[in-house]
Amino acid sequence: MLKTLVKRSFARAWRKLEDDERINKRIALVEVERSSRPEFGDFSSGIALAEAKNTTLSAHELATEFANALSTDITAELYSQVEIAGPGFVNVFLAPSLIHSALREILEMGDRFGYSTTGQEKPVQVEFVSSNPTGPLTVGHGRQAVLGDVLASLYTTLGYKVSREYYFNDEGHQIDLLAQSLWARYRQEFGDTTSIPEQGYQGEYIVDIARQLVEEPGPSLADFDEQTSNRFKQEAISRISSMIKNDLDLLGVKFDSWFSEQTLHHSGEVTAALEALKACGGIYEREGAIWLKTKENHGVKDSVLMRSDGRPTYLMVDIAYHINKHRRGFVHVINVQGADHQVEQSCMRAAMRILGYPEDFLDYAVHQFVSIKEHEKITRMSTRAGKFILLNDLLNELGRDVVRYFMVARKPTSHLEFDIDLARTQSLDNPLYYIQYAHTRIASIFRRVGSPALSPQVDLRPLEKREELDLIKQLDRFPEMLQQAAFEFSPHLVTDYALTLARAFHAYYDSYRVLGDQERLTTARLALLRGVQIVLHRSLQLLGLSIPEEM
RNA sequence: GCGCCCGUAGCUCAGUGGACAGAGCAACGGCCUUCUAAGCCGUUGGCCGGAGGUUCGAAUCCUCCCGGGCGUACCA
Repeated sequence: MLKTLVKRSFARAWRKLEDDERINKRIALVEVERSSRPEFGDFSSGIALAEAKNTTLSAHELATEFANALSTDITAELYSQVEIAGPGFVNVFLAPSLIHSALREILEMGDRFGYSTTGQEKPVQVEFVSSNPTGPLTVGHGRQAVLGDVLASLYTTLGYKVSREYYFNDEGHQIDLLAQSLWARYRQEFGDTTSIPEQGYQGEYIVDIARQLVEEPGPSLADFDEQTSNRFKQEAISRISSMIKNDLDLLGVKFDSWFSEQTLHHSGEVTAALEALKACGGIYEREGAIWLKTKENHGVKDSVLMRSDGRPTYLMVDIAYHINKHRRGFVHVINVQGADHQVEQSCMRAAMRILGYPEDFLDYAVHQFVSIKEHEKITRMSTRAGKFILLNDLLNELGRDVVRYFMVARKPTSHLEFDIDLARTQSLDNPLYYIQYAHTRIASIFRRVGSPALSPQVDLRPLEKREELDLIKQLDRFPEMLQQAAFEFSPHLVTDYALTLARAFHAYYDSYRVLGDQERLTTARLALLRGVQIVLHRSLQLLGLSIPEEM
């Protein structure tokens, strides 16, 4: 990668300066940035500005010394030019031969370009969606599903062994309410006036399921006794979870494992978790309940683990779940969650600290909510009140690619306003097509010339236009961008990047002909296009979008 | 009240310490006998919510204020 080479060169040059008596002999970390504008070269450093105060030199004088030290790398064919600009920036312009070597590297790597061994095959888990099986997925879950899926792909690319997991809350109060709600709808089908519990589920889908139950088991179940309750629980869970799985399938999200909350209760892991916390001195009793010492472990506030009636809270079970994750050998667990879980997140971190797990074991990729704008009205969603827009409806109307793109193109910490009308009328203007179109244009050229094999040893010297060198520099940035997108939980950087690359390609395509009479030039340009194709392909693949050969 | 997130062009959003603030959409004007015009080129449009502070340098960091969202359950 070019940046690595430049960094090394800058560090070498700075070390030479350290012998200068006017400069304190301190090791400075030489910051190297990609320049913001073409006039400022390819890379620049503001180190002279930052370090001048530690010397007897002015920023400009220090920059001059630094630039002189760098200039030996001009003869080494790293740079074509080294400049001092503004108050004391040092800017370097890369030599074309160096830029060509970056493309050569990409051609050598082929489809493996962007993959790295950073992760050393360490097992990482991404847990996401984990929606209660109490209703179909909404567009909000859709955002989380796409976010988690792309994050998982990014970590895979960086060399981690990634597992996607869905935690199924198939036990507890909400499930009881669900069963009661379904029961009420079922009785209503027979003309009874049974009403839905106050906090119960109002959605249409409950009515649909109730109608199915009219056929089988039929009207026989007239009392809501324990047996009937269990029957309705299982019916509701199994039917709703298959709805969920179907929606995720449509969205192109596949999980490696589905973890049932019930298993934690049945295996005794909840009790064991409580014992473990107790052994570490992390709990206390008050008002008949057992509490977690969250606050003295950097958390927000203490929370109840065991209610005074002896039943565990959701948090207690979730801690047991995380102990289970740890036991399964994951070194890093990333939970994708909505912004409404902040207290839980703080409690869970406290619990991990109490148990003595490494600080970096648990991480949360937090995302803000999705609101839906339709006919100038903004709707917020509530599953219980039956007020929501279904992911399924959105997928049927707009298709997987458009939905995925909308969901991932935004920074997770920003609220996502999903404008339905805009999505309908402008789905054809979606930037997604702009990216895919770039890929098809390249594919079309390769079809025309019969997809020749392009050796990395191909002569790249004919690539001397500014646009060509710029394209290569864009490609070279890909691996850096992937690292940032993964570690900062920011998959939107991938869409941003792909868009910028597509733009540079389209502009180039319109200005220059690839296929021509001069064989050397044509071959070199084909090599460049191969590079762009590889990176666009990888980007679309990471985002889970289709990769069309023609449109 | 307290905690977290957000406030950037008409709209939806990037940019979180660097040099004159970016994109898509919308608006306006050009470009198809040539590798796919789902494209390209150009124009219009912003005292980066406000006020202080730190810094050689602030949309970016700190403090306060204003506006919006989400929390603040012995719910999940």
